[in-house]
Amino acid sequence: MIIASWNVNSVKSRLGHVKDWLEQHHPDVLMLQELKGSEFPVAEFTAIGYQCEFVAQKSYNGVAILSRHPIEVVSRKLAGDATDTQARYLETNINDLRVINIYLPNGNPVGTEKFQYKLDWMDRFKKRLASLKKAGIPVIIGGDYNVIPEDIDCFNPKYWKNDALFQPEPRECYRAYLKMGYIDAFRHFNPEPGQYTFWEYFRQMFNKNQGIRIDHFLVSPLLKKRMTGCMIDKEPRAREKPSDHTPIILAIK
DNA sequence: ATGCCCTGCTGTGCAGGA
Repeated sequence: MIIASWNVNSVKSRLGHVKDWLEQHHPDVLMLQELKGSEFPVAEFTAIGYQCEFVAQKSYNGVAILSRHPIEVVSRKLAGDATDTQARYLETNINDLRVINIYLPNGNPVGTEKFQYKLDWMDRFKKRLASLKKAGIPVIIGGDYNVIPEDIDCFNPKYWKNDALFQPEPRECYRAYLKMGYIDAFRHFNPEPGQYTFWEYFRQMFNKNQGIRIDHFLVSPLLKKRMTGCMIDKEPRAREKPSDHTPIILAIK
């Protein structure tokens, strides 16, 4: 089973890219983040064999799961704050797996209520992970985590030192997820530095491979032996009018 | 030290992204 995740930076602007990629790779599941708008082009995807579930809002955020297998929605929001209306979470069952798509808050600038929202969101998510672990549910969480886990996950730590993605608190919280037993699938298979999922649009960052690794798959320890690979596909980032992120792909047997 | 570039919105410059 092939499961992919891609922050598309507007599904409307990237519709052609996404359809091309689906027809090229035929993944079983594709998680999308940053839909950026209330509308979602369901018919465009059902026409090429993908069922859709999505959570959207005006202008910002938004997550969707496309699947060749039936999708059963478990939750459209992250528990723990009834006042949180941002479209960042979609939890589903697909085949025998709990499949969760997250768009974790960016948190910039540091020291504002946005940064606090990120920390609160990460804490709420930690509680969800603990609950799933306790229930013995095999789970795959893909998405844009907006966290640079280690120094080797960016081209230059000094460049990122004041950014919310690189602060000690979110990084520590991400490591707490790992300490609970969840596996960073990409790092599990690929120990080398210099492998990224995001490059800023400006200053020729992609051409110089000056990026960061912030799109991740966390996988239940229950599924460790079923993982057969995890890779980043840089090809879509090299195209005309790309998203600033590129897909990450997980294989599970 | 800052902006670079890109997107949505009913905008005509913002806010937000990372």
